[in-house]
Amino acid sequence: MRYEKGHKDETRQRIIEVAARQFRENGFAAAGVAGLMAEAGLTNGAFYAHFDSKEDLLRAVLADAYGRREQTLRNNLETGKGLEGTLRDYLSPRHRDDPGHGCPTAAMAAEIARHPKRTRDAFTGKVYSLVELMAAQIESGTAAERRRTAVALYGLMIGTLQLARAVNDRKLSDEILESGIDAALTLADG
Amino acid sequence: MRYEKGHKDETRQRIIEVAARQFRENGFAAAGVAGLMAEAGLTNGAFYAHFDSKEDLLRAVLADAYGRREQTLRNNLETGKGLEGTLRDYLSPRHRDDPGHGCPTAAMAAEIARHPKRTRDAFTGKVYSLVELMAAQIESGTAAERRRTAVALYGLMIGTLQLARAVNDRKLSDEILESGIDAALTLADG
DNA sequence: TGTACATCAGTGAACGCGCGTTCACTGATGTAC
DNA sequence: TGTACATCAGTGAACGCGCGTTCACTGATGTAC
Repeated sequence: MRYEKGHKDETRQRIIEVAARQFRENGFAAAGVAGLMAEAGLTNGAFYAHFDSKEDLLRAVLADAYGRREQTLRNNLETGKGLEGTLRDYLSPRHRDDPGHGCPTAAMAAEIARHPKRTRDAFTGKVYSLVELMAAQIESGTAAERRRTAVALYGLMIGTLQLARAVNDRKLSDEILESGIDAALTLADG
Repeated sequence: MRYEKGHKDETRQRIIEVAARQFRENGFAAAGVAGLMAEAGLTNGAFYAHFDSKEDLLRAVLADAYGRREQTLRNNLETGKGLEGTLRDYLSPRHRDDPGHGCPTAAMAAEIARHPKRTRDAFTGKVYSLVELMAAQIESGTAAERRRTAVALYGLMIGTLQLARAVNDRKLSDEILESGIDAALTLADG
């Protein structure tokens, strides 16, 4: 073989990582296949040796990104880092200012709602998992109450982060993040 | 004149309304100028007699849509309809299922964050107004507390609506809306 | 009153451009005999 | 051991297409003289 074993898998993973960043930073529609491949050090034609279509790549990106996110949440559960730490990380200026490495839901939720069934199915499954993992980190209330709170927290987190990013005023943006953390802690403790 | 007085203003307004619906339904990037003009009953060339650019149209759409939203909130204040009614309308299946006539922030926040300064400036001003109007509808707490709650409610509302729209499972989607209302009422009453 | 010209909302073809996708080809390596 | 062929990740030009924007033109009306 011209290429060592595992080479193709590495290339595929590199394309996924480049795409994950560009999709979150500029949106799915604005990221072109040729641009992704160039950043991955390849030419556009090679793309279709790895993915059936750009939509197929999106599903791979979502699976990869949410898989990582689930792993982080699981680690937080085991190490007892706690929900408050997760919330503060999520609604931090650092996360706001680096969408390329941040939450895919905050970056792409409105866009995903307009995508084909198959992509939305995959997304829906990930929401189920994340809600369960967040519910498991909530300390008070029945299982049903914890689940409801987790769902609301998810909505609060992504909406607040988007608002903080869309607004063009540093002071207002910081205020949005802080108000979000306050509200999230109120919900989580109640 | 070939056209009666006010004709051009009416045409402009018609383009804005068509665009408002298409932008919210399909996103700004996916709505093409030719398609907008066709739906408004005109050909593409006429567009530039009304707007400098597609970006200019977006600003007009945002100004128009948020102006209406502010008016609705002002009416709710005067008639004493109350915050709970506003929240329940916002997080209703009807609003979820009709993005074309719904909240522009939920439909476009992530996209707006990537737009030029001038557009984001206009958006930021509208967020200021809406937060003040919502804060005025909250009954308990100091002015500062009411403002913080209003900001968090805004984030909760748009994030929850987006999640409910992106998810491809009716039962989960309904649960998301209901959890959002519960959480919003908890925050508003606290 | 009649004629020449100005106004202006809208038409529709054309501009250059970048998109997602296809495909004939390259060239280094592995395998068969 | 040497030669012919198979494999396959990647190349890069080309496909048709729709985009935002420009522009010469149309034609109905208003105005000047």
